[in-house]
Order: sequence, then structure tokens, then C-alpha cells
Amino acid sequence: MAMATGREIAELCGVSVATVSRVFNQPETVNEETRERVLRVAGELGYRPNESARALSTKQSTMIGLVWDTDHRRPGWRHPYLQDLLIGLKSALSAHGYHLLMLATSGDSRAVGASLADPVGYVNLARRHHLGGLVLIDSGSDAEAFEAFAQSGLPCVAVDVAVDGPNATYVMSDNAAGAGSAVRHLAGLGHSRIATITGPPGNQPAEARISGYRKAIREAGLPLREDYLVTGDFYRASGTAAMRRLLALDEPPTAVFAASDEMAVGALLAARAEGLRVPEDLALVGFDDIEIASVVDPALTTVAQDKPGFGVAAAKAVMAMITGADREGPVILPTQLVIRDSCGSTSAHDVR
Amino acid sequence: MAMATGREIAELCGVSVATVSRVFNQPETVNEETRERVLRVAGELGYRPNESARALSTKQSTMIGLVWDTDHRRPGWRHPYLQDLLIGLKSALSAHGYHLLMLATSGDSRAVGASLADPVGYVNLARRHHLGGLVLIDSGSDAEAFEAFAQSGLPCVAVDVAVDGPNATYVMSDNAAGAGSAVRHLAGLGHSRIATITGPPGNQPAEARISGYRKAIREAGLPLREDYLVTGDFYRASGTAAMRRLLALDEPPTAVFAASDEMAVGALLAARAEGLRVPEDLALVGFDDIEIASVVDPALTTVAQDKPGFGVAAAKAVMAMITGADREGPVILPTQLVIRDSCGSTSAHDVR
DNA sequence: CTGAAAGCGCTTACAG
DNA sequence: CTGAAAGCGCTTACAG
Repeated sequence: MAMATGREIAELCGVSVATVSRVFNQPETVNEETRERVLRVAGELGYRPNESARALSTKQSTMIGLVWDTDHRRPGWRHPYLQDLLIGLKSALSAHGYHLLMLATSGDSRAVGASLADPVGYVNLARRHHLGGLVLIDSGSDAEAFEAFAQSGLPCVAVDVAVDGPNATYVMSDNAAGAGSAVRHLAGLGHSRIATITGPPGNQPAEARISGYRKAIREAGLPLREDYLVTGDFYRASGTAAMRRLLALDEPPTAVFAASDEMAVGALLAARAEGLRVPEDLALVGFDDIEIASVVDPALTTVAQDKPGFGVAAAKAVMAMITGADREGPVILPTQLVIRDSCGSTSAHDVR
Repeated sequence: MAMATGREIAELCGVSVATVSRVFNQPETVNEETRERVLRVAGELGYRPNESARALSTKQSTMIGLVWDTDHRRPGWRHPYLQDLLIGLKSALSAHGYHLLMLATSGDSRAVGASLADPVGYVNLARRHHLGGLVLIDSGSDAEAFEAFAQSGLPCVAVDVAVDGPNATYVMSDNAAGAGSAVRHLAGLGHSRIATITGPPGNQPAEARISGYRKAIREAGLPLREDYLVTGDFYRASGTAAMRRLLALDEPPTAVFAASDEMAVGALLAARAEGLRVPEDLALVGFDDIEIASVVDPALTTVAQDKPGFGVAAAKAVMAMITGADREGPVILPTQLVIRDSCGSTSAHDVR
């Protein structure tokens, strides 16, 4: 059973195809009686305007492109909360009747795919498909490539990368505030030797978390020790390495804020290997609140990001650009400190 | 800068649009010199045929639809390995120049979205977009709805659900064999009281894992005790509840095979709460090998599924249907037992 | 090997 | 309120 076409509906209803089209696009301009007849017949035959034809004619499809580079140089790389992001994105987009097109990525630039090495390939794809806009998901080091998208004029919203352009915006957690809340929690527990394991240099959320850390340390009246600032890369192994370095210090920290849960877990492993007990000998706070945070032992206190919120906000932002709503600034999502067992309780620490 | 059209290229090259089109679709039919001229000009202007127009004309887009129900009745539901599946799917599809369209889902059936309650909505969408086929991802209880897709005639490949239809197939782990390997490992370690925590009744992988368990128990010469078969639902909490029930038995098991890592973690928690040590007092094997498996303490021995492999196989299967290759049967993926610390070592158990 | 023409299924000024 | 017509950008028999 092939799809019914507008022409068939028109004939069955004794109207022109133009009228059928109007029923679906500007229903208020067509006589109520005709409209209902068309709607009824269309309903019976399961008719809906063909999307390819519609996109060709209007130069606007009901699809938003997703740029997510899976052929990433870093092999085992995984996005910390892709599924939640997609859930939020998809459901918010669905509410507007939009689908999400995961654009093919191809190493070479021939064929259909594009690659981040060549952003115009993606922009081209977007135009050829009449996409309404693009959602850009950072896989760690795409900031530069994203800048090119933002300049293209196409509605773009980046997640976790601050881009700027005629039709571009981004959504990001309030990373500085989140880091601050972690440090304050630690300081409030009586710690004065609080170190941090950072994300990779150049990464915006990573940098913001560092400033948040610095600011909170200062505000707590604690000394800012550069040897308490160890560079990681968000991955677990780097957390382990960083923790070892911290533990080797003459005056090792009693508390550590890791800029990702993965690194926090790595740090936990390192601490355990050194015979330290968490939280008794070492307090630990992570960032993200991914699933493993609640499953490690002790369960990790962490700065939770609003994962589906990224998707919802991104969807809202593209839709706003498409419908030409007033342009709003970047979306900054609040974080929330989730207190579990990796820092002990206040009372426990009073004893210290 | 709007996209260049075929007409512009044609004019610049002094040929007809038909020729330009041929250069991209049947290059061998056009004179080499002309072809190269067109290709060069097209390259300079970044021209590529518009996808909407092409799809309208050929009735075939370069998109595969993804049916993934996020508005699932089970609120906190997450697919255990969606990201890996998508990575495999996307990269294999990309190799064929296909994109992945995540179809909008809408609770109500109006608007653009469809819902699993109404599979024809999706099939309709597929036709309106001229999708090459559909990949169906089970969110726990979609088997029935998927049957409807399979009957539609549209190329469909389901993940983790055995569907059948004129143009449908599926990819699934060898769940029975996987469960068997878990039980054999436990039996090999000297356990004779091996219980299992199952997935939800009716779920095909869950059922297959149960048969695998039964078969292996039998083959190990152990008695099949119905009280050692406790029903779970793949979620963590059900693992905890099931474990409590097992521990309350007059003759509690010394080893448990949980049909998912989540349930294994739940079981681990319950065992710990009862003061049991894992693996000393209780050996535990999970299924899936998701990230938490390696992060819990003790690290979980588990039956690993080839997660990206699902995506790759699904992509291959749809592409084969689209290109009309000989129809192959369902793809059964091998599993692999990953031995970590939750079962102890053979020697440790010899002492027992 | 190449062009003119029809057609894919819709939308939207333009008349009436 | 409605229809005839043009156009969106491509592909593919059909002639030549």
C-alpha cells in the first residue's frame, strides 16, 4: 500500500490539491465544511503531506541535525551523559514536530558524510537536507570546529562549548558555581587542604571549574596552592595518576575535588591502593553524577549536571531561532551538589 | 551563500542539468572530459545534489529511521548500552552514506510524531520521508509493536527482539550460550548451589538466558531447583529484592547468575547488607558488561555483549535489504565471559 | 554521449 | 473561500 497523495485526497473530496494543502498549512483560510471533509478523508486514508516534497517546496524540513563525532581520535571515548541528553533533546524536539537527524561522519570527505576536520561538509549536508538547525555535541576538543558552524549562519546550538555567531548559542552548566559548591562543602566539613584534579586545558567547562575552585578556596580563606591543582583529562586513568601525584606531596591534601566522576573514581582507586580510606582519610567530590557515582563504594558525593536539561534547552534554543523568536543569550544550567558517602558527615569530621 | 543548484553548474559548464545529474548518478555514462569539467566546477562551488529533491524524485532518501521510545512508561528507564549501539550503527551506516533519523515520538498521535502504541504512525513517517528502512530498539516491552513494523513490508531490523516479516530481521546476542558460560564458570569453581535472577517474563533475551541457565545446570549434573530461579526485571532494585529472597532460603545459594549487571549490583548490595562477603561467601556473575561492572567492588565478572556489534550488524542488515542483497537470517552475536573479581579464583574455592 | 521533457508531491502567490 | 499555475531541484526514460 503506497502512500496516498494530496491529489488523491483532492479528487475524493472534489477540491483542488491547493485546498488540501491549505487544510494542513493554513486551516483557518479554508471553509469549515470543506476542511472537515478533507480532514476526514485524509484521516481514513492515513494521508499526510510527503516530507520530501514539502521540504523541497518550503526549503524547510522538520529535522534538526545532530553533529556528534563518533570517529573520534580518542578511541574509547564516550560521552558521559549522551543518552540523557538525547532523551531530553528528542522529547523537546518531538513536541515541536521535529525529528533529529544524526549526520553521517566519514573519514574521507567524499560520499555523503562530513567530518569535523571539514565543518563545511556538515553545513553543506544541513543545507541539502533543509535542516532547521544543528545541535553540536562536544566530544572533548571540537571547540574550534564548532566555531566554523556558528559562523555559517545556520541556527546552531552547541552543548558544552561557548560558541558565538549570527545564529548560534550554547548551553552549558554553571561550572564555576558547581565547582564552588563542591569546595564549599569540603571546607564546611573542616578541610583546609583541598586539592583539585582538573579537566584538560583548553576545555571550557574544565577551565570554568578551575576558576570556581580558585574562587571558593579564596573565599574560604584558604591558601591557593598551585601544587594542589593537578591536570587531568576527564578520564579515569588521569584521575588515578593525578591522585598519586597528590599523595606524593609533602603535605598531601585531605580532600579532593575531581572535575569529573570518572576521574574521581580513578582517584578513589589510587587512594585505596595507597591504603587510604575514603572518606576517613580522604574526602572526595566528583562532577557529573553519572551512574557509576552512586555505585562505587563509598558512593560518590558529586556535582550533578542536569543531563536531560541540556537536551531540552538545546531544543528550545534551536526552535526559538527557527521560529524567529527574540534571541536569548546562552543557557546556563544550574548544578546540584549531591551528597553521598565519599566525604563523610560533618559530625564525623568535627572529631578529626 | 545559498547552495548552488544543478542548473547553475550546468550553465557554467555549458551542459544540461541532465548531464550534471548523470555525473553524480551514472558517471560511467558521461564523456570523461565533460564529467571532469562538471566535477571540477561542482567541487569549486561545493555543489551536491539537494537531498529533498533527490528523495522526491527517486523515492529513496539516504536516511534510516531509528525507533527508540523515550517516552517510555517506565520513567527512569535507560538502555544499557545505547551509546555503543549508536556508535556502531552510525559508523556502519556512514560507510554507506546513510544518516540516522531519530523519529519524533509524541504521546498523542497528532502532529508529526508517532508512538509505539500506534506503529502505523511510524511506518507512515518512514514513507513520508522515503526512509530506506527502520532500526528498532527495544525498550523492554516493545515486542508486540515491533511485530507490526515487521509486517509493514518496510525493511526493518530489530535489536533484541526476534521479529519476522517480509523484510524484517533482527540481531540478538546468543543469550542462552552466554548464560551457559556464566553457569559453567560458577560450576567449574566448585559451586553446586547456583541460583539465577532472571529478566522480566516475556522478554526474549531474558527467556533465553533462563534456558541457558537450565541447560548448563543440567549438564553440570546439578539439580534444577525452582526456588533458585527468582524473577527480576533487569533493574537494580529487583536484583536486591531477589537476592534477599534467595538469602532467606533454607539452603541459600553460594553463587548467583544475574541476567543483567544492574541486577547483579543490586544483588551485591543486598548481600553486603546481610554481611556476606563477595566473592568469599557468595559468587556473582552479571550480564551485559556495562561500565559499572568494572567499577563496583569487587569488580563484577560478567557476560559481555558486543555492544557496538549490535549497531554494526543492524546497519549491515538494513543495507542488505535496501540493496536487495540475498536475504540472510537473523544475526546472533557471540558473548564473552569477562572474569573479574566477583567469583574469586578457582584456587580460592578449592579451599572452601 | 547528450538534451528536452515529464514527473516526483507539495506550497504559495495570484486571480477570481 | 478556492482553483490554476508556477516553481522547488532533481532524475530518468525517450529521442537523437
